[in-house]
Amino acid sequence: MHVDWTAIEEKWRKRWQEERQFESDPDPRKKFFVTVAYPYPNSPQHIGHGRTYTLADVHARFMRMQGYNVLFPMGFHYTGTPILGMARRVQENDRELLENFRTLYKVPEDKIAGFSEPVKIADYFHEEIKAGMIEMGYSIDWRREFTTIDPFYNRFIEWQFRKLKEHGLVVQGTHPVGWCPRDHNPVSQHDTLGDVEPSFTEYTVIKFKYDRFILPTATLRPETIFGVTNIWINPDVTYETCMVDGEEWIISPECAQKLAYLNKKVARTGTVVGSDLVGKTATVPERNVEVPILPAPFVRSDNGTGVVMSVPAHAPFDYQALEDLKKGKPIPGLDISTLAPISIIETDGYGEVPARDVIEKMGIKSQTDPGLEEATKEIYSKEFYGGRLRQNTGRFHQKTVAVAKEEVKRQMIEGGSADIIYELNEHPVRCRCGAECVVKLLDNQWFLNYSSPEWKEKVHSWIREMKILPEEIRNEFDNVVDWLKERACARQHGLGTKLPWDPNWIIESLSDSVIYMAYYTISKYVNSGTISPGRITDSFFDLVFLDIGDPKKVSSDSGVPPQALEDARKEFQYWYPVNARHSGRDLVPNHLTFFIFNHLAIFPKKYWPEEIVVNGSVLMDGKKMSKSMGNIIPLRSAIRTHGADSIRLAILISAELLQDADFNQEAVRGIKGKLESLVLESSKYKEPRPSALEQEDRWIYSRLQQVISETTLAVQKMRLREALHHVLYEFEADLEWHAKRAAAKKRSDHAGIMHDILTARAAMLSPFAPYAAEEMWHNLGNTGLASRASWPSPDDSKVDLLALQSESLLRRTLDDIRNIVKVTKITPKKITIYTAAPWKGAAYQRILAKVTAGEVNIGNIIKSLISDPETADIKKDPDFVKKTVNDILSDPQGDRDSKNRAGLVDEARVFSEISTLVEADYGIGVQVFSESDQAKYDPKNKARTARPYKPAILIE
RNA sequence: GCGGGGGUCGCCUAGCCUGGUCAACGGCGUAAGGCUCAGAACCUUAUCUCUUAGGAGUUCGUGGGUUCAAAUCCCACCUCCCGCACCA
Repeated sequence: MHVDWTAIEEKWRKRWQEERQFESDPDPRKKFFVTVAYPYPNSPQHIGHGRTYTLADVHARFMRMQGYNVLFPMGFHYTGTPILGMARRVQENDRELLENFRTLYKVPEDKIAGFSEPVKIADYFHEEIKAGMIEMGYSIDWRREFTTIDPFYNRFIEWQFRKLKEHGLVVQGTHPVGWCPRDHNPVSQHDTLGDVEPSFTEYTVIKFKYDRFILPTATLRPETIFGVTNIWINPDVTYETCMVDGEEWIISPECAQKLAYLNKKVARTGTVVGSDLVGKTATVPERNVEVPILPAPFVRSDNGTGVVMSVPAHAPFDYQALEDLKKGKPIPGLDISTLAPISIIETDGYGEVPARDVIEKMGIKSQTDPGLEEATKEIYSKEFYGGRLRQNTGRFHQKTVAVAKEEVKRQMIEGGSADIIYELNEHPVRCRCGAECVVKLLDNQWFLNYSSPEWKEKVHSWIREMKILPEEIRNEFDNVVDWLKERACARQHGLGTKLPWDPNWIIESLSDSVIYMAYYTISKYVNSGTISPGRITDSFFDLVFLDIGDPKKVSSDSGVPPQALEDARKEFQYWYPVNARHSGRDLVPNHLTFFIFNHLAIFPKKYWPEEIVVNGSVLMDGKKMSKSMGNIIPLRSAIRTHGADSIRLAILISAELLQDADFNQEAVRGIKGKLESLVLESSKYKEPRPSALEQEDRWIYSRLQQVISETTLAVQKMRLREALHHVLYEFEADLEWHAKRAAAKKRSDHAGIMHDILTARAAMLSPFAPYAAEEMWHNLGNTGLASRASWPSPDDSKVDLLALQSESLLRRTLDDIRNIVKVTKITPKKITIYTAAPWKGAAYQRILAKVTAGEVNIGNIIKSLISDPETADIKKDPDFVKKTVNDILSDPQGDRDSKNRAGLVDEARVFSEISTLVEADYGIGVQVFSESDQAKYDPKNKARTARPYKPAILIE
């Protein structure tokens, strides 16, 4: 029979919607407020996005069934630059992007036409994503939906920022950034062609004096100034002379460009060809000595300043170049033969001139040898970590290189003989727009001061108290907090809210998305038009969120009617704080941590977030999803092929929270089949259950209670994979056993029992597979909605410990019979079972008590048993004790307890039911004797090996 | 470099926090059987080694330790993966 999932989904979705099942308003019940990081609508969502939302939805649905008033809202994050970039690429007719829209995202042509406007892109994918969420069955209260460019939201973010500023948490600073000169915007890895990280390194520029000019050399090793023997200059480059902040520098043309971005005032005054400088001398700062300027074709004009200082003792390049120069043709008017390396650093394992040592060791013969790179690295790291400065460095004598480097740099900068420039580590780096990136010193940028020690400490202490799932991620939060520094919170382009006190800046997307959960509590009133953004002032937010201010005054100032103001306040106070926030683990080092930081800064403690739940990502057939692999499956098309529930389960069941979930067709098909069989099965059983319960019935009810409590516990810990296993698979084996027992007895009265059990299973399945659960619920003839049913709670009165022990004894005995048959390969003609003699039962109880009390020493146990006449028979069979102790130890803790509590089962009675089962398997009956039965049939003398819960078996 | 997480029976994975339920869940693969004209799907059984009595032996990256008992706790080592900022 076929199950039409599309029809089922539509039917129940419609019902949920019509009955407004998931629209939540404050009421007297306890509330539960669950949120997920809202999506950025620049593409349709795919299977991977579905994971976090599905987890949150399961959480919401579970809590709802537990009796909480649950709010699960959703918004859309329009803030940011990627959509802006997309719009521009549309304007430029970017073929690849347009192709993606058409074939990958299936955007209708008339929509694409509007995509030159960024908001149109966001609006389109917003609706697309929303439709997918509805189809997935997420129990979202859509009345509270908003986007981050809504005017009211803007007012809210402005309030947030003014608050942060009041608390002194917004600071201004000047920092170097990777920069696109065309976009006038910072660039990061995502903004570059080929996703190159525009990383850069700080160089110290050392100012050598030449005539009236400054010859600046860029270096990573300012401390080697003491070992400089000469200057290298490229004779073929035409240098520029420029006024740089009042000094006249000789630099390469490229360097002049770079300096301009580093906020230097640069004015060109002329040019000078490199070869004209060769043979002249320059003064070394700090040392006040003259060194010659020598030609070096390896000096690149696009690197640093185009002028290089030479430290042959510690820089292999310099050493080799000098050697080569000495061997080459003489430079007129200059004797370089006496130019010797000046050693200034002492390092274990190296001689006077480490550069020479390495060059000789590596067999390097000329300055074009690529091995020089390697040699430089070696020296740099060995000297940096192990080197100390020599006496000829004056007051830096004995200092380690690591320390001296910083001190020399600082001292020289303070003395005006050095400066700082930044150089991209690899260039060129190109922006997505095609322009070549530079390093820019960005002035007076706004930062959130996440370095503040007090703020950090406050966050640390709250992290210690919060619920964080899974637990192992808590540590990571602490590390992120420690590591976090100031973070730029505004940029110059993109969608978003303007910085209230400086409208040239737009608040950056990771900073306007940290306390918006509070906004959900009032967005309902904004959407209904009850409150409007027109005259909204900070006092409105102060009153609603912080309970500060006079309602009358706020009402008249903001134009919000008193009642609406009061409603909004009550609504916020009811729902806040956030009880659970769900997100992917990629947001731990940023959003989730900022979320904590900002809540702590702005809200009083009672409104701080209670719990964070973090999940891993989704793989596609074991591989990472990526556009280039073409393995991204859009969520909505997956729903059409597999059905929403199957996708939900496939994502949830393949991994625990933090693991990467693997989505594969195989698994989805399996789950779909499983759900279909459950749905079909649910039409078969009707109430009522039989009045008299057989042992196997009491057993299956007992098992049901256990499954309920195990499942509940698992969901509470968000171990959804485990929970689903209990509901879907683990219990299945029990049901099969029950069916087998019933069939062996030729019973036909247990439909009502199955009805009970399926009803409980439907309820427990409801948070995970809501559509299938509704259908099952309905098929079973239950009233109302499964989504609104109570979550089953375990009923201890239905747990029959003896039934549990008895059934497990039956199963184990059948297993033993099967094992014997298998090993001996005989076809059974006659099966005899012997239960243990009564004294063994008594001994078993004693031993169980001892073991439970922690006594596992066989000798001690035997002694105490012998001393008691009731169990003195143990002398006849000391091995019994050892075997029994092992039996008990190999039982799970819970089983031992239940055996302890239930007392011994009446094995003779239990085995009276085994015949029908053996008959079903082997076509013959079973004879049962007690070991103590004098008249027993026991040709092989087997009976004596019987133990409680381990009968002796004879198969012939 | 800094920080985080792993290495389990052919493969993927559970178990580890809270030591005995562990020869170790589950899935895939493989083999046999069932079903079928055949195949796909599905179902059953098996899948470390040995074993004609329900058993025994050797396993959970490597080496050591704690314990009556270790995949699980402790120490050391080897090794793999991920994140590292003005980006959502």
